[in-house]
Amino acid sequence: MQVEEFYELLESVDESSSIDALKETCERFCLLIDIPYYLLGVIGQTSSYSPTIRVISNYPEKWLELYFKESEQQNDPVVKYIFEKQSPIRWDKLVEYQDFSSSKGLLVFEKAAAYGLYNGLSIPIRSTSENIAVFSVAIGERADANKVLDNAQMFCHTFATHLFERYVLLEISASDETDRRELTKRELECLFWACEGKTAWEISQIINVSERTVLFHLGNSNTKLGAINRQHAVALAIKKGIIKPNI
Amino acid sequence: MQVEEFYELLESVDESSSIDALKETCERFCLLIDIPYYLLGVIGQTSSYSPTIRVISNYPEKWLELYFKESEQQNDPVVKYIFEKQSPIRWDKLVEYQDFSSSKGLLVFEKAAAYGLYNGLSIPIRSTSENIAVFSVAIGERADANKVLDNAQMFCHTFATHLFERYVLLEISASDETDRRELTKRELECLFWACEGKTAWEISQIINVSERTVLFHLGNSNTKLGAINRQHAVALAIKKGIIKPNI
DNA sequence: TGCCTACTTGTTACTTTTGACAGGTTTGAA
DNA sequence: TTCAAACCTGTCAAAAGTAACAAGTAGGCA
Repeated sequence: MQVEEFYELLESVDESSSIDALKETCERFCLLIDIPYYLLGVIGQTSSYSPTIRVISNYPEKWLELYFKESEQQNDPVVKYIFEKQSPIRWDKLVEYQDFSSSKGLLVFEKAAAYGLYNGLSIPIRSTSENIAVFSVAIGERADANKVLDNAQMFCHTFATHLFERYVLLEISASDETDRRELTKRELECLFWACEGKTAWEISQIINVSERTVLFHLGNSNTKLGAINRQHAVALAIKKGIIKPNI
Repeated sequence: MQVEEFYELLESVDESSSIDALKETCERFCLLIDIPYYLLGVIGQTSSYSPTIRVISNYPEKWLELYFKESEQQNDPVVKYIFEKQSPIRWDKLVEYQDFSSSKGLLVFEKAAAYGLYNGLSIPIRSTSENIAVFSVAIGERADANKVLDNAQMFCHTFATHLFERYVLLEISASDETDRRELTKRELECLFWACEGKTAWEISQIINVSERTVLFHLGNSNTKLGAINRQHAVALAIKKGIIKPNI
């Protein structure tokens, strides 16, 4: 692929104004790298207990159906990988990386291969939002499969982050933001210290107000974040990237 | 650059057994992409209040000294960017991306340019560990600077994640892990639900033990994580990526 | 000037967490 | 089988957080 073509494509991603437009750009990308299948999976972990999974992809419908019906994500080595690492990985290398002694991981790959997803690349994507994501491309059985994947890897990596950022942006603008109020400066300040384990009284000493005021701000933070108590608010704030290190 | 050369380099990163070896590999990488300067900055945010910053780089010593002495990181547009985005960015484009109306951001770039860092690329790196990082490469003033940077971008992106992963690994093995005990299954379970905002009593109902037992496990979690209370433990657990969504 | 938002502070009653006391059971590896 | 780690449970007192009551101040904007 020409570098110029690629940057054009990135621009096209950055300017897509709908999910459908994004999908089309992904298809174009697939053509350029000579790999038929792509998938972007976005996991929203605002609640870790019931995370949301959104997918845009041109994987064979039947495979996706089967995959989620059988909860293959619980055995999928790719899923395990993206929660631990951040570098792109070729699927066949996951066999080395992980311990498959008693695992159903290999089986997932075998099943996928039966649907034409013989080998692939997966790229973990982490963000300051509550989302974690994976971008994968997959290819059928062919002699130069690994070579094609290797050639595509760096492009996929950068394409993936752009795609993800745009996707999240489109998702946000599509949702009704009626209930989404920003935290105020003081609320952020109190929450910051709460994340450091400070008690309300300690925070009051740090920011020089009464303890009651701190409780007031933290109470408002809870409401705005939809948290049921302080520890929940702390968890949500960090997951959403609201709390930033004080560099 | 040839793809083969690049993969060799990646392997070399993955196998480096010391920070010095890593630095050498970075130098080789710089030669290959024809860009003189690189920097990996790793921010440990176990404590958001006093994050640690570690740097490996061949930036001009004087610039680094000045940078930290003057706390330029507080104005640096790159730093702002990496806390919000995940795609690689060319420095000159940050001017468009951010609002510089009243900002000291441009000034940082001007100062850097005076030390030979005329333009560059920066890549945000996020991990499941408590670290967030940035990998930058920089180039002096030359006609084809932007072209060189654009050509290098995808390579830098993938190189950056490998470099980061290896760096963190080396750092961990270098530190004394005397006090680092793993959380047990039950401790993780209790902490998971604590992150969802559940009280000890609620957790006891969920996992079918007495409230006292939950308190016991959470107490042990606090100790192991070095947390001073529950909300601190929750914050640390999420920052360190100990809590994973239940997909 | 009037309005809105953010910020500030107080009390009281109730719930939850923490720390310090102490000890029994289960499970897996040497 | 023995040992260690993990797991489980109890009580009491002090500290901290939550909920619900109420209300004044400061600053920006129309």
